[in-house]
Amino acid sequence: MTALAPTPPQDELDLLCSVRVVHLDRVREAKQNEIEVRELDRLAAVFKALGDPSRLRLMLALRGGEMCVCDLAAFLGVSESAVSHQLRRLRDLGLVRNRRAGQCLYYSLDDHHVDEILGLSLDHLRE
Amino acid sequence: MTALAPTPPQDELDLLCSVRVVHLDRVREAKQNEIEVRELDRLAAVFKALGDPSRLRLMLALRGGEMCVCDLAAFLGVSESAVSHQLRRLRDLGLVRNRRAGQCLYYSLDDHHVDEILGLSLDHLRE
DNA sequence: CGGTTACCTGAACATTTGATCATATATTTA
DNA sequence: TAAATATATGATCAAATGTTCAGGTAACCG
Repeated sequence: MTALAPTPPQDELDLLCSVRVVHLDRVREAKQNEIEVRELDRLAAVFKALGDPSRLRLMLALRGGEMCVCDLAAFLGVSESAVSHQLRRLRDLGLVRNRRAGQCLYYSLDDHHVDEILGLSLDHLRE
Repeated sequence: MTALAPTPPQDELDLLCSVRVVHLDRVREAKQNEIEVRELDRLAAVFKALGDPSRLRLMLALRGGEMCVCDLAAFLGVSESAVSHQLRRLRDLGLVRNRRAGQCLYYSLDDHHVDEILGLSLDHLRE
């Protein structure tokens, strides 16, 4: 990303080539205020994970405290394998963690940000 | 769904048949605290909509004020048709609304709940 | 009115996703 | 150590998703 002097920044070129723009200033402003791609992707991935009713139910249930896999399977009414796959996805995103106690794995929330977002969402639903 | 007298509620049957349960009390508690299916589906649909990087960028950009379709297309760097499809989805969910001014349609956020959720999310990213 | 601009919509297609099944791993119990 | 329990994982496949393309509609201008 070394900016060679007189050539306009790539962003400007992107805007002007092949795409019509009515309010260039507004578009430029929006671009400048954008968050980094990494952050965006992370945020989108979290929302996407919460965007499945089953996973959302899992997350909401875990707000009430840790639960083991077979409890979660019973709660959702699906197979333990299915829950395990969902939990893995949530775990890969750092949204839940697990704790082993004997044969059982107890899952709990591992991201207080998401916990707060869920709380805010529920508040809004009940407003 | 007419409940014939002495049979236990369907929920209990669901739990006990074919699904192993370790902590019945915990599962029952989680079920009792659940939100209604409609609310859950709505919430999941909103999160899912935000779970796509392009749509998330649209929503975040619109937090800075209304923009017309071709501006949004330029902002994302995709075709106007593609943006239009995305906007329709957001509109169907009540997340954005549009205002016509001549040939242009200006889109803006139409759900202050989601606006707040986005704000909270951004705050957390920057914490 | 006809042409142009700005946007929408439906269909088609490639990709991604989530459920299922079979198998594998880790822990306890006998 | 063998068997049983609790969970994880890999492969497979149908369903859902996002983009593109090829028309459409609404508003402005001559």
